Amino acid sequence: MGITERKAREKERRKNEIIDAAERVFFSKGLANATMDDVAEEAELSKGTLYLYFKSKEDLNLAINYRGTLILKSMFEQAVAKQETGFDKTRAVGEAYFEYYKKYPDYFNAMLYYESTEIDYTDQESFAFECSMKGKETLDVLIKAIKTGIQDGTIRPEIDPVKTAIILWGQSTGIIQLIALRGEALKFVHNVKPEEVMAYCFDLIGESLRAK
Amino acid sequence: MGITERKAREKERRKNEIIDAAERVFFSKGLANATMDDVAEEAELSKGTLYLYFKSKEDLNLAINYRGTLILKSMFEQAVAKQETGFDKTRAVGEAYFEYYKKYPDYFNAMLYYESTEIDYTDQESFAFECSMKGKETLDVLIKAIKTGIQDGTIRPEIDPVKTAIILWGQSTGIIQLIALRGEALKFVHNVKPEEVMAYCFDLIGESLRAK
DNA sequence: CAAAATAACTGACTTATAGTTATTAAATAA
DNA sequence: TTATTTAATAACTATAAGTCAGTTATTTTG
Repeated sequence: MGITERKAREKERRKNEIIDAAERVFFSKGLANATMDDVAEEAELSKGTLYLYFKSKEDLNLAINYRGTLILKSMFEQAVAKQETGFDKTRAVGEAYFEYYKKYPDYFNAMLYYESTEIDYTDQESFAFECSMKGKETLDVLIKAIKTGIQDGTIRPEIDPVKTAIILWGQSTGIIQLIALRGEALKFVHNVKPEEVMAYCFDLIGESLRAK
Repeated sequence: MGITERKAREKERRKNEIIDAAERVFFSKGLANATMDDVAEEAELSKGTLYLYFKSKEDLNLAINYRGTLILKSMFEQAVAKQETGFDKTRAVGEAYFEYYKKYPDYFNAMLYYESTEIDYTDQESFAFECSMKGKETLDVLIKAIKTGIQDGTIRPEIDPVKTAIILWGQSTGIIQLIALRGEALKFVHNVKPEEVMAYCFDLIGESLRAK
């Protein structure tokens, strides 16, 4: 049945075209200001059609977020691959996270929305579930890097890899979020540059992990 | 002119009654699901009246957030006062932040909304400005604790107090946010308890600040 | 190939809610 | 007592998410 397969492909393509259009609209106007009618016009489809492919505006935004998560995971994997020691791999993950924010601020923001909203990520029909799965895989890259560091002696042996990975994830998200939203205020009020703060942050974290 | 003063007092009281009602409504249904009609009914006023006291739903939420920020600042100050050394004061601020989240999760969430949304905090007519000022004062408590630690020799002298305070603030917000929103998932997927993760987090941060 | 069936798509409609405004009521000043 | 200012109302407008009955295009079937 070649037709069935072709139709499935076309359906997938249409879905991606809608996500493309939604990215352009959401990223340029901001999620809150963008309407589904805007997306429909950008995709050259009727609004009703959007709802054949996505449950809701939120689900569509989660589809965008999923794309971002894929990119982030691959950036983490590349960063880890480039380093020799577990310590350097771990630090490289942190730096890759900041690079990701600088290169894809819109994806980072979409992710923040997801990080700061309660979502039923157990609903396997929604993109929330896929995002949650991919997020777990991304964290696993970090856990593995820390474990490598303990094995090769570059990270303190007392470190708990899972807890530490969770903490680093939360901390890094928090600090990048602060820089993303209050970066300008930090420059003005406290006279510090975002890049400097980030580098300093990695040094501090390094200090707490490095084997003596 | 006693009447003018009494009127000003009554206006302030009415304003606070509206914030009280909004808290009950926003906290019980969630900001997104709560309507201004709900708040009006809870306050036993018409919706139009709400708009005589607050510019918008967001401004009303910022008024709630402002209350939370006042509480947080005073918890920081109390925490600092209880400790002897600068190091202990600094750690106590972090612990107070987590206590705040546990004691006032709704205020913490209101703050997160504020932390993850771009707001014109320079508009002196809006509550955003007051929140921003109070937030800066709260950060100053932390900066001062770190400076004390450097002076009394309990914190490494190379530490930059301002950058470090900014980093600790961002990191702590991030990790508490992660626990607030994904705490249940962490228990399930990675088998770790929020309290444990937080304690571990403070140990790690301590490791990077403590004088050797 | 023609008719029937299925799938993809449409856009007008419903509903919900933030914010406005013309009007009324109450309090105060003249 | 009357005029004026202030506080509050409720009906209204505007906007946008999501739905659904109907239309068009494609595929299957006899």
